[in-house]
This record gives sequence, C-alpha cells and structure tokens, in this order.
Amino acid sequence: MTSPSERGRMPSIRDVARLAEVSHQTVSRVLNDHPSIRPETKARVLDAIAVLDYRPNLAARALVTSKSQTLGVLSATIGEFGPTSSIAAIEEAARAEGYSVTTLNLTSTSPEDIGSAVRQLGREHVDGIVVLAPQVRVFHVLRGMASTVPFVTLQSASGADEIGLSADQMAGARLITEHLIALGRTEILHLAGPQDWIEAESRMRGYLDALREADLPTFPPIRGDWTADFGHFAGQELARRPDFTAVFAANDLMAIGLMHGFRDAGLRVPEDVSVVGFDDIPVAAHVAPPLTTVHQDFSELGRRAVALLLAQIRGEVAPSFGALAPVLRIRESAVSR
Amino acid sequence: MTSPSERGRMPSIRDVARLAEVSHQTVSRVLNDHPSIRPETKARVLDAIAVLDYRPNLAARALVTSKSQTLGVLSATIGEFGPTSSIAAIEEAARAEGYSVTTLNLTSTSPEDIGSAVRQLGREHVDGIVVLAPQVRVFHVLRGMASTVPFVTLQSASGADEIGLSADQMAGARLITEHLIALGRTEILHLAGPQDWIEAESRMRGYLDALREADLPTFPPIRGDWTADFGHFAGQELARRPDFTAVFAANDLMAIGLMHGFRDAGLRVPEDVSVVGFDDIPVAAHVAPPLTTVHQDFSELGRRAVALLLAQIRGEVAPSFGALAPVLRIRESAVSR
DNA sequence: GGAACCGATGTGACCGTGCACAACCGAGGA
DNA sequence: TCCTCGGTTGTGCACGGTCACATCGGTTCC
Repeated sequence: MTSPSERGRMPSIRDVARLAEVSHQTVSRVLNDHPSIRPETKARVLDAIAVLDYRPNLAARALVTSKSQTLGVLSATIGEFGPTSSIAAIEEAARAEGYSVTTLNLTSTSPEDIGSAVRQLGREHVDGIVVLAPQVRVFHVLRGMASTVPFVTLQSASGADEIGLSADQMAGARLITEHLIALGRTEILHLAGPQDWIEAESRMRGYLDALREADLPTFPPIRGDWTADFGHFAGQELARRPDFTAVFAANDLMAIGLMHGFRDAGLRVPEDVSVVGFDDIPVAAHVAPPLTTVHQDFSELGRRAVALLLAQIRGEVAPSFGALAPVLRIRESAVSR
Repeated sequence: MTSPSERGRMPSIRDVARLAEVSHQTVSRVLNDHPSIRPETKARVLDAIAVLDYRPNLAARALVTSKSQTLGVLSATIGEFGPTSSIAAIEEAARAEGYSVTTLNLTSTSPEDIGSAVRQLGREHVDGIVVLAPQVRVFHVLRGMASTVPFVTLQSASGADEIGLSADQMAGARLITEHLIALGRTEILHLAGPQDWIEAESRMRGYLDALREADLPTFPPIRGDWTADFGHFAGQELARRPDFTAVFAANDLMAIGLMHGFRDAGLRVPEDVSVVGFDDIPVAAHVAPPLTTVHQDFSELGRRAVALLLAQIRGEVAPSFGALAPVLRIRESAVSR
C-alpha cells in the first residue's frame, strides 16, 4: 500500500494537491496564474510544490493543450558565422519567453527535403518555425505548403508583402559600392553568392544600382559559393585579366580568399586592387589588410524573428520593425588610387 | 452526430483502428513494429494510416512512455566554428536515429545557471544531454548533480575515467610544438585559452611536455580569451619584448589576431616570429601568411557523442572510440630560421 | 427577504498513446 | 479427445495535465 509519490514516480499535480489539501484543479490554477485563488491557498500550494520539488510534465500539458511551447528552427546554412549568431539569439529570446527551441538542419534544398523537414517539425508539434533558408526555392516551397504552422523567414524576398525580415542587404551593398566609387575606383567587379540565394540577389542589386547611378560600367558578376576556398580560386583566375581596380565580394569569407588569390598572383591589395566584403565576421578586422566590410547585426535579427513569430502565434498584431540599418566598417582593404 | 475525425481534429490511433476494422492496440502494434502481427492485418492498418494521413502524436507517446525522443544540447560556447560544427553533426546524427534536438545556450557558467539549465532540459524530458561546455567548472557541477538524465561531454577532463570524448588535444598541441622545434625555433611562447577551460589546459600541457622533452626553456603562458581581438592586443604587447621566436596560440582566432598585432608592431611573420594556431577554421588557409595549425574533426566528434549517448540511453555497451587523431596542417606561418 | 451574481473551489471527463492482461484460435502432443 | 502452447487480437486502464461544469458561501440589489 504505497502512495504514488512513494513509487519512485515523479510527483504529479495530484500529489501536490493531496499535500496541500486542495483539489488537483486548484493546483493547476496556481500553476497557470488563475486570478481567483485566495493568496493563502496559493501559498499552501506553492509550499507543497517546493516540498515535493514538483515540476509540471510538459508532455502531458502539450497533449491536452496541443501547444508544445517549442519553436522550430529550420536552417539551410552550414555553420556560417551569421546564421549561427542569429540562431543563438533566437534560442535566447525564445527561452526568455518560455519557449524551447529545436533545430533542424537541411542538408539539401530540394522541395521534397524541405517538405519532409517541415512535416517533421509539425510532427513534433512546434508552435512556430523560424526559417533560415535563404534560398529562393525554399521560400517558394514554404509559401506553397500552406502549412498550418505559423512561420517567419529571416530573409525577405523581393516583394515587400512577404512575412519576413532582414537587414537591408541592398542598402548595405549600395553603401559599400558607393564607398569604392568615392575612393575613385571605377572598374568594380562583383563576386556574388550562389544564384538561388535571396541575399546574393539583394547584394548584387545593390551593387548594380550604385554603379548605374554613378554611370559606371558594370561587369557580369562572378558566381561564388560563399566559401573562402572559392574566393581564393577566383582571385587567382581574375588576376590574369586585371581590367578592374576593385572587387566587392558578397561575403567576408570570399573576400578573404580573394585577397589570398590576388596575393598569390602578385597583385597588391589595396593598392592595385581594393577588396571589400560583407558581414563583418570576427576575423575581418584582423586579416591582412584588415577588411573593409558591412556590419550586420545578426543577433538583433534573431530577436526580431522571435518577436514576430510569437506575435503571430498569439494572434497579436505584429510589431513593425524598420529594416536593420547596415553599417559600413571602413578598414584598410580599400583605399583611393 | 459527427465522428471524431470529422470534427477537425487530427486523426488518432482510434480513427485508424475504426477504418481498418481492428482495435486501437493493433494499430499501436503496427506503429511499433511488434513482431506478431499478421502481414495482412498490418497492410490493412498501413492503408488506413495512409488514407487518413495519420501521424502519431509525439506528446501523447512521450506522456505514456516518459521518453521524449529528444536530445538536449547544452552549449557554453559563443558561436565559434568548432562547437558549431559539432552541434550540426550532433543534430544530424540524432535525427538519423529518430531523435530531435533542442539546444540551450549558457550565457554564464555559474553553478546556478548550469543547474537551472540542466533542470530546464530535465523539465523538457530530454532523454539525454550532450554537453559542450568545456569549462572545468561546468564539469564539476554536472558530476555533482547526480542527474537522472544520461549525459556525455564533448571534452574529457584530465582523468581517463570520465564519460567524455574529445580529439586528443594534448597530442595535437605536442605535435605542433614539436613542429616548431623541428624548425629550429627554441624560444616558444604559448598564448593559452582561459584558465577554466579544459581544452586550454590540455593544449598547454601538450606544449609544456614537448618543450620539456626537448630541454627547451618554457615561458609562463599568456592567458587569452579565444578571441582574435585579444590576440591582436597580445601581439602588440609581446612585440615590445622580442625575446621569443615563435608563438603557439591555443586557437586560430587568437593566432590570426596575434599576427595582426605583430604586423602592427613591424614584426615579420614567419621570418622574425613564427605563429601557429589550433582548430583549422575555414579562413586559416587564406590569411596572410596562411596559418599552420592543427586540424580537428569536429563533425566526427559530434557523431561520436551521439553514438555514445544513445548507447547509454539504451543501456547498451558504449562503443569504444580511440581518441580522434589530430592532424598537422603545415602552411606558411611557421618556417625555419 | 429572495434572486442574481461572483469569487473560490471541487468533480469528472478527456487528450492520444502504450502496457498488462485476457481471450481466442489452430497446431501439436499425450 | 483433451490439454498445452504460442501467435494474434481485443479490453480496459494509466500517464499527468486542462477544460467544462457543478457547487457553495457570501454580497449586492431590488
């Protein structure tokens, strides 16, 4: 004849109720901050909770409410600095609001894989999803899914009507291209990101706009894959046709690789060729020469994503954020001729 | 008079049972691959599942089995390359085994915060925890908690009796220090990681052992904080007392900052001072000069962590892994005098 | 003075699954 | 023929919460 609490089980709401000499429902009310509970009763229940070291069973709660207090993060980026910082911020912001976070890394961006990833998160009953999958394709798949789960993407597509938010990539790209122009560089190449990426497109458009506005010649952009290795390769190749005086690389990693390639080929950065990047990763300030780039506040981006998603989940009006202003970080990899 | 499945609810195991004309228990058996089910019955159930697009409710399952099929990742590292790669690998390996992953980033490593983080994961009923919190202190707190949840740490403490695994840091540090010695560098400084970090200690010991074995003078190590900014600062300071010909920095970020500092002070790397790092982050090959360092297989580490943890959860014998052999990546930041 | 109402609490059902146990059936051995 | 046994299936309950509704005592208002 042992009581439930003696059988080695975790204490349940009913064990607490027994100890506090109230009904299990009263305990539930205390847990959920129900308004009409006498302070005295509440205190007794809280005591019992403390004595038994009771913790609510989230699975049971999820079962009956069909809300898991969990957010999903769908990521299609391979451990780069930016997305990683955002994810950390998302996680922190979510925890602060009482949500836990489960991440799902996409290894491919085929529609089937995206679909099954979203379904998997659905199966886990996440209350909402933050998507860090900056490929245009992913975006379309998601919109087509008409999923029942609310979601937010960290990258906005071209249209302003999208549910998404992002630093203003285009403005940043424009800013840094104009910086190169102001330095007197007129033959400016662009080492772009992969075709499918939303951010790659925005940065390229910012670059093109700036050049056009200044009546400067544009060159067909080189398509890269974001990696330093590719930048290195591109640098070696480009050095053979030195018909340019500056390169805007779509991210810092490629910019650093690019400088390496130029070095290999005997081109001097910044004197012969100025190089600028995008993102302001932690090493950007310390490479040789220190990289002029555009700083992005990835953490703030993550926090905003959570705020937006939670508003959507709770049916509140979404807070409106202005685009995150990009900041130019002028260092030494670009100088006037 | 509507059936449950018409009320807009998700189909349950009983809806499937009704359609397949079996009991709900039979459906449950099919879902769990129970051996004694007639193939014909099983087929009928599977049909019904497909027709209704039924998905098991994980919350209900977690409630009754008190297993969540979820692994927790406790991380105390701020978005560095290594841990991030490991986490991605952990996530992938866990998903492959049918587990989902929830991450929890520690902002402080005070015993209270660690305790509450572990409790939080416990509340979420994770089946096991992977700890990427390389501080000695965290290790002690965890051991003291006698938590009921199985866990694995990605960094082993000094004792070999610990549940943990790691690349062989000491061997890697030794390897690269010996490389410097072989190059004829005899006055070798060490820019170490923070006092509390297990990996910082191992790398330092590897360094000290190698020097001692070669009968070379050791210098009191400089304590850094892993960041490139600190490396930069240290480089400028060290340049004032050039009584050394090489520096082994405990990670690549600090090594890169260090080279920057030396450059600022007019010291030539590698001619005047050779610099080596640890980790082999993606930019290491592309900075100027390309950084000689020790390569670590962070992904493999993550996979092994999951294998070990799952074995522990399932009560199987843990697979025994040899220490992950570190690999020297010889580049140009260290040369013979 | 009684009805209506409100705050504080209790009662029972229900969420969707897995487990223990029972029941049934056909085969095989005594 | 009867009993045993193992494969196959069904019945009822438990898991730990929340929700809808009932209850009860005390005010308020007419």
